[in-house]
Amino acid sequence: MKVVMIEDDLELAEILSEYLKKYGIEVKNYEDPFIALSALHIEKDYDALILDLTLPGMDGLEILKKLREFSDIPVIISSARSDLSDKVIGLELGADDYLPKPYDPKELEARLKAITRRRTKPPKEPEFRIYKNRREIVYKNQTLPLTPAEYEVLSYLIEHPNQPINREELLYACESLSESASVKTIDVIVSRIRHKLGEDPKNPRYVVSVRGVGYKFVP
Amino acid sequence: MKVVMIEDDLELAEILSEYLKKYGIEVKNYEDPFIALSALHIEKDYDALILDLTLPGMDGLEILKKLREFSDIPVIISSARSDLSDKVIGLELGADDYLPKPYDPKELEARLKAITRRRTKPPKEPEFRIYKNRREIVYKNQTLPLTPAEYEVLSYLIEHPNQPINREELLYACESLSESASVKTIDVIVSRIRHKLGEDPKNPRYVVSVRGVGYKFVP
DNA sequence: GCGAGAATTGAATATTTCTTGAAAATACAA
DNA sequence: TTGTATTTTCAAGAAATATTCAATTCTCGC
Repeated sequence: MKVVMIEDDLELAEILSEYLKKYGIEVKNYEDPFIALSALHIEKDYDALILDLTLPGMDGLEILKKLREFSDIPVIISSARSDLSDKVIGLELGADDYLPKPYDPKELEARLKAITRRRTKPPKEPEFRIYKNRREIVYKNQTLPLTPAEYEVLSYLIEHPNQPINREELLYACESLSESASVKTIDVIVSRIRHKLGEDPKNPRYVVSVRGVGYKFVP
Repeated sequence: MKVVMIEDDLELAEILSEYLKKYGIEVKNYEDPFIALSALHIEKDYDALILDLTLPGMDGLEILKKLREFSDIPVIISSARSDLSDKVIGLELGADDYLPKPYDPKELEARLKAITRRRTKPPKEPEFRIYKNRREIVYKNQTLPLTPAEYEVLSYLIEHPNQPINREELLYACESLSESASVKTIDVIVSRIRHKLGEDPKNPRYVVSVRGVGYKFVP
């Protein structure tokens, strides 16, 4: 993790940097907030900003306002001023957290992790989601435009992950398919599902064929 | 904005609820954390959880751990315990913020907004509005000239958004339709509703047919 | 009972989806 | 490699479903 700090107390900056470094957090401190802003303009891969409000001769809240014009980076305000109004204004201007000085580096570390957690690791969502009541399957946050038979075949496969299902079983399981239909119907339907998933037919990722048996879904 | 609170001090809960209500934040408090958890299981549209750590006879951190097994909802811990270790553990378990008691409701409000800002999208007001007492549906600020059956069918669909409703269910749900009528009646009524909505029948925007099932309303 | 508006039905049309056979591509074993 | 079995894809016909029209029946207030 890489974070920017704007802190004019160089001694404090040093202490914090040292501490955070131990936990794998790399800190780049800027004494001058405007240099920091221009750095943030260029380097976009910082994970958070730690902003001191009590900067000499200028207001940290102004910095925050300017920053928010171009960046959405998470901000933790760190300040010796603990007026309620500062807190409120800071959070309203788009800060994500407020840490009154003095504080234990341990707490800063915990808050940094809490704040960046949401962005670094998108909530563990399965790639496929079946909404039975809607009769929809969502893949990569997009509803797939499936016909009834396609929906039923894919649902059945997803609900039996990693298990090769033979064509007869699929035929039997799907209402939209007449049991008297030939098993080749399944092949065609699977082909169309793959097409809609954007799969590479030579090397499908999700709906793979098991030679001599049928098809299986690999999550 | 809707938030859940787990707080056993009912007096405090009341004060906070009253305050937040003034700013358009609706609070549902649960004294019992396990009831709260099961409520969160079912209702997914809460925007945040305010969690008291000092619950009688149980540890708030345990609750948080359980919650995180199934939900990604933003959590603000509110606690009279201000040990650093509690803070750190709380944030590590997946809380988004930590607010030591006592605090000003104003600060809670600000933090709530800061936390939910990233996730909430600008709420767009619904295009359709049902006035049950007048038996009217307003669409784009215009009252639709609907017959009783049309009104009932469209209402039913709107009240079950995104869910395909089959024709029998619609027939059964609508008073103005005799249950013994043929399901084709529904098709005709839907056709007329679409016409009155100015829909393109080949590609309807709101009342779409789900082949093999029935019709659904997409907001 | 009359009449206007509304629901119902059947039929014609349009559309989508399933099914199938055949051809092309691929995998596998000898 | 060659030959065979299996899978994939294509294209076209068949079947199912949806839409609309027009005609008929029903309902309710007058």
